[in-house]
Amino acid sequence: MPSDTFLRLNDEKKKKLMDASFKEFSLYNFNDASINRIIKEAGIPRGSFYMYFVDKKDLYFYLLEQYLEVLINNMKNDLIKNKGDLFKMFQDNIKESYNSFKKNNINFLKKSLENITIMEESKKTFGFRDKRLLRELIPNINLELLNDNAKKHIEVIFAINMHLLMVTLMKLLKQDSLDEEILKDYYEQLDILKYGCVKKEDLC
Amino acid sequence: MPSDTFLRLNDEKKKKLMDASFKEFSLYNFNDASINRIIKEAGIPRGSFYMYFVDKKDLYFYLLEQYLEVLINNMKNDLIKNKGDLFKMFQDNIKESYNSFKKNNINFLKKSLENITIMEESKKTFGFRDKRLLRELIPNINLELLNDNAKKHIEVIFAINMHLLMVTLMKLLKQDSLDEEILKDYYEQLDILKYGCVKKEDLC
DNA sequence: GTTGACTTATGACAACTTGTCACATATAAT
DNA sequence: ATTATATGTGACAAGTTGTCATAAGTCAAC
Repeated sequence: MPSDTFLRLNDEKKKKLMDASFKEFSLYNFNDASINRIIKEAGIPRGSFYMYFVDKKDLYFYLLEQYLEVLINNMKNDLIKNKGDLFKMFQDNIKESYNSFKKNNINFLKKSLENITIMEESKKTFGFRDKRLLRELIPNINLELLNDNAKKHIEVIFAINMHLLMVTLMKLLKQDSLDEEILKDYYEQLDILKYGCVKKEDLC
Repeated sequence: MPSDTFLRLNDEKKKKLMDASFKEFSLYNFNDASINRIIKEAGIPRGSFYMYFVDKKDLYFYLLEQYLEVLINNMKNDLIKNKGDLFKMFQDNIKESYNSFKKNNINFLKKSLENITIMEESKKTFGFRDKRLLRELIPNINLELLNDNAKKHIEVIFAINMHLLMVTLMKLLKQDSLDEEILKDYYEQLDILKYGCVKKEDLC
């Protein structure tokens, strides 16, 4: 989290630093990104940077969180549109996510996807069991459509979808089109999550 | 991949470098690990290191791959024991994985888990759609127990299990015991993957 | 046993990186 | 005006990495 000092900064200065950071993390993945280049680009002295952020990680996750706000809002809207049907939401959501990520700088996502870790921070921000994401979304889910296990482990279902979604988005952005084959694969994977791996005749 | 020069090295020198590397990656996660400390500990000159490995990533994934060999072999044995039943294997496997990781240096796994990324390299080595893992395991799976979607996306099912397994292992290793509650959660999550999220009565 | 071709070893080096800290300056509060 | 608190700043120490010229082995062939 940025310090209060940063948050109190005037918008212009804040924007200059965030723009430079966004550019850096769009050009390099987390490991290769350099605070040096960021402060040089933003025209901010070293000491000031460390006044605002603890380190590179602190800056990166602040940026990522804001970037992913879009994704969360999309999901929320789609959930309401589909009357709480989680899987219809997942299905609808991919195209919208693709488009909104395409509108923004894709490279930031691409570079980020090289580095999504399941370490604490990214679990928080990238929705792997993200409390914030869930808090906003769960009230809009119609839990009656799910069985008990699914209800209990709803956060795991989100984590799995997040994984499938990100891998699919990565493929789509690589192709630079809403390739039907890739989408079909994603829908089939969602069906596995929805209906399981066991044959229907073995169930009933 | 290490160079042929490295592979041609005498066992003692190889071991010295690998031991030092293992120690470093058990103490620090990938980002914080230092080649400097490794070569100092192993008593190997800088130039030589770069003769053997391209960079830190190259070294790390070579180490990780060897470490995870254990996991793959466990899975294979369990699969044969359970006559190709994928989900019975997953269920059996967790305790064995826990024990064999506990026997080895746990810290290496812990530090690695801080850094599992879905970037190309870790997908390869950590079993996220790992070709090598699948090649060895798939012939032993009884595909007749799975529906068409599951058969087609078998690599995704492995990726999902890998995610669930690693998160569970992380919890178990933190507790330092085969905590029944944590295991129960894992089994329930596997049931979601096996039977889906939809209520039984809505299916039949 | 000398030559030459190749492989391997080596550490000084340039070019970075990061976080800190003493000091300077601004802003607000009494 | 004085004090207190919040910000700004860049030189600095202490690290990091990858390269490269040079040295030293190894080994087959003449």
